Amino acid sequence: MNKNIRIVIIEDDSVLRMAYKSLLSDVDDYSVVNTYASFDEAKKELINDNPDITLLDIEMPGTTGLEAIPIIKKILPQTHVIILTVFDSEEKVFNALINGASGFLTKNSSSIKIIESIHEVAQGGGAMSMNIARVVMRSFQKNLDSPLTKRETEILDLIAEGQTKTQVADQLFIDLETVRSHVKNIYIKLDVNSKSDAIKIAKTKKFI
Amino acid sequence: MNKNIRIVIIEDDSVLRMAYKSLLSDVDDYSVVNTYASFDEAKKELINDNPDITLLDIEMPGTTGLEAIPIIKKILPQTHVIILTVFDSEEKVFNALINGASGFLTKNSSSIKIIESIHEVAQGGGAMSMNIARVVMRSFQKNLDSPLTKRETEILDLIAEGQTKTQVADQLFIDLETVRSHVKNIYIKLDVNSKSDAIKIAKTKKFI
DNA sequence: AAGCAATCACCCAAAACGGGTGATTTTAAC
DNA sequence: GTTAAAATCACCCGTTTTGGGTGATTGCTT
Repeated sequence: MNKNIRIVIIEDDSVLRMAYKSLLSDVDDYSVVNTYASFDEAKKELINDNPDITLLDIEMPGTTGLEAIPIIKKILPQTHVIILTVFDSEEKVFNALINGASGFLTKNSSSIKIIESIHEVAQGGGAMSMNIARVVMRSFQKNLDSPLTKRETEILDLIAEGQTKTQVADQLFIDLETVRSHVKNIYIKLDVNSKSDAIKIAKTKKFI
Repeated sequence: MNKNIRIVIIEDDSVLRMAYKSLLSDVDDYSVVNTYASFDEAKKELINDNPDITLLDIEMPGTTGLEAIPIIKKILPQTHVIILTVFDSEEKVFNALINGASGFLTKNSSSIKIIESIHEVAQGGGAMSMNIARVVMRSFQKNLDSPLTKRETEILDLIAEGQTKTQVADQLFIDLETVRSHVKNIYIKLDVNSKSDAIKIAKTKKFI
């Protein structure tokens, strides 16, 4: 029985905290080195705990899980953070991912899923429950009923990357006047009259 | 034994095609209504097949899986496409997601994982193998060693969204001159002298 | 034959941009 | 409690970009 994956659990709900602990302690190569009810409590101890995996509740008193991620990654760059959450709002998911979470599980995940996910993450993989995967994938999907033509979409894409019309023209090997002409049509179709509005509308409607 | 999830398999490798077919046909509520060696072959038949799930190989002769996704979604908007692939380059993953794939499995996925994923996707979820999840998550993670300060990052973020300095100033309730000052510092730190270069560098280095 | 997409042209005034140089205040770290 | 870094604002300059109007040509698709 070799325990080589060191796990820390930070979860304010004591029932859940204990449940996770007993679940994971029973796995052969898992070792729950410590559990905490808040990040503020865990903060100073984490360096000694030196976890490979940190299970982190996103809703907590004091420092929230979201705020805690970058701090944890700062003091323990090699640890993998797995977020536990009840809800899965798009904003929270992306903030967690941006801050450096390696996994994202909703609390309705089965015991098996949790154990599996820790293995995957410890091996350098990513873990997402199906709810989260759905949110992430949806965020990528473009609207297939865009009013913009292929060329217009291409041009708006480049503009959304911060390029000027002149740069777009150079990159596409067309005249500046042509780009201007396309942009005018884009503005009419999207009913806007500026770059930023066009980008905003096109992004919210998933045209780009 | 009620077969209610209709599945179509499009995969040019006949061995794999048959393997998937027999694997999935044995599942109680799955019904493999047809299999094809290429999308061009499948194209006209898909309307009659009316699959709930389409398993699609990404590397195929003729129309590639990537090109096929939007066409499939066009003629069968309600079908869920699950991509099968050997490799998992970031570009392919994102193109598939953008085009409307609901799932993404590498071919080393276990039989159980495949069966599970189809269930999840059929229920409206998303499915990703751990390799893919890792790629997706990595793409989100920002560089924690950015030379930019919090405010500078915030401002560059807004500029990258297409806003002008004036709009940024209004939004952050600070003076235009302050924004200009920050932007100047950003340009120095990133060693650039234009919006588009700053955005480009900051994005490739994951500062924003 | 008609319509749409993509291409280029010229006019105009307003807005935004990039660079320089400098100052003050607030915040954070040692 | 000092000191450094971050955030704030100010005014100079000339150049580039932007948005709007109006119109034309070519090619593809239906």
